[in-house]
Amino acid sequence: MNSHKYELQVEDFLCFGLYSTSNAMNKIYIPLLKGLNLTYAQYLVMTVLWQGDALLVKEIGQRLHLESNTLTPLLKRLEAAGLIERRRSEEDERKVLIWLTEAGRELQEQARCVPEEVMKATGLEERDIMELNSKLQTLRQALDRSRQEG
Amino acid sequence: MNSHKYELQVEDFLCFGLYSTSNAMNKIYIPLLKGLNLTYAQYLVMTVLWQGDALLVKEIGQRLHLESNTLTPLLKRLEAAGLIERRRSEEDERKVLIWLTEAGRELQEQARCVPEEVMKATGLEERDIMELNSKLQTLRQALDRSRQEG
DNA sequence: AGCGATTTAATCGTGCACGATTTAATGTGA
DNA sequence: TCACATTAAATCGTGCACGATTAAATCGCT
Repeated sequence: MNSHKYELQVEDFLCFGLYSTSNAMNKIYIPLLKGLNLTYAQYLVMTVLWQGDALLVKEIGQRLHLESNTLTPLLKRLEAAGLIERRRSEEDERKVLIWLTEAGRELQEQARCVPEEVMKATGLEERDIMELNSKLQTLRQALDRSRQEG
Repeated sequence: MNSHKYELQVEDFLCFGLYSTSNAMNKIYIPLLKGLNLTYAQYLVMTVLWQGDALLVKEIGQRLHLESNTLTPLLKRLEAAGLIERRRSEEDERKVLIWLTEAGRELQEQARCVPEEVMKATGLEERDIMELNSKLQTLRQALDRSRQEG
């Protein structure tokens, strides 16, 4: 056993607040998305595509801050589920375009109630959510910048 | 392509702010912990143990909001690395007590500079970090409560 | 034209997180 | 006492995230 003195407690780490709250949020989504047969990451990808499809893997990655090592297998699962199509660009064979299928488009209706359920679970009002989200985005940008420099 | 109208953008989701910022934070830790041969989750477990060891798997889980399905394999890796010992309690054979080894204790010194490096990367001052962390803890509690009820 | 640099996606291996289940030890009530 | 519930940890299968690397197409420059 240590004498605690001035040791930092894990609960005081901002990283831990982020980590544990992000995990908790994920757990909120799991039952909400179960009926749609989507994981949380898949739901984020679908949300991006519902805003506008015919996107490159790289473009989805830029929106979600993910790369092909994460996205390629995830997109293959969405394709296997019949929600998207992956098609090589004909002008540039390096590029893979992601299109929604009709089923993928229809899923948007079923998913419409999800954000409200999540908002209820947070116990926060919209303006508090926006404020917190804004702080998180700023923090993420700082972390990305620091990583780019260092 | 959709006409966007009033569609929610993924960037407006609080869950996405949490998710992407938590991922970004993890990426800050990876190079900092590389020299210690620790992953981020392992570092959290070690931090808990540095505050006081001889903990049950369940007790570590309560601190980190994780369960044995995540912790057991992680603890086995820490044991294989020589940083901890796992010992069955003699009074109650269901329980497994986690002890730091001498190497595990010594690692704390090498890890001492990590929090400051992370703080620099956030670009935030201590009081802003504490304020944000406090909001996140409150949110996590709300999410946990909602999950317990629902 | 041709060759090295760049870009895009895919692949590989590791280690979480999670829900669900199992195993084994202990507790509890008729 | 002895069945049944509860508890603690482990196990199992799935799907991310990540760094690192590879493969193939295209670009750019001479």
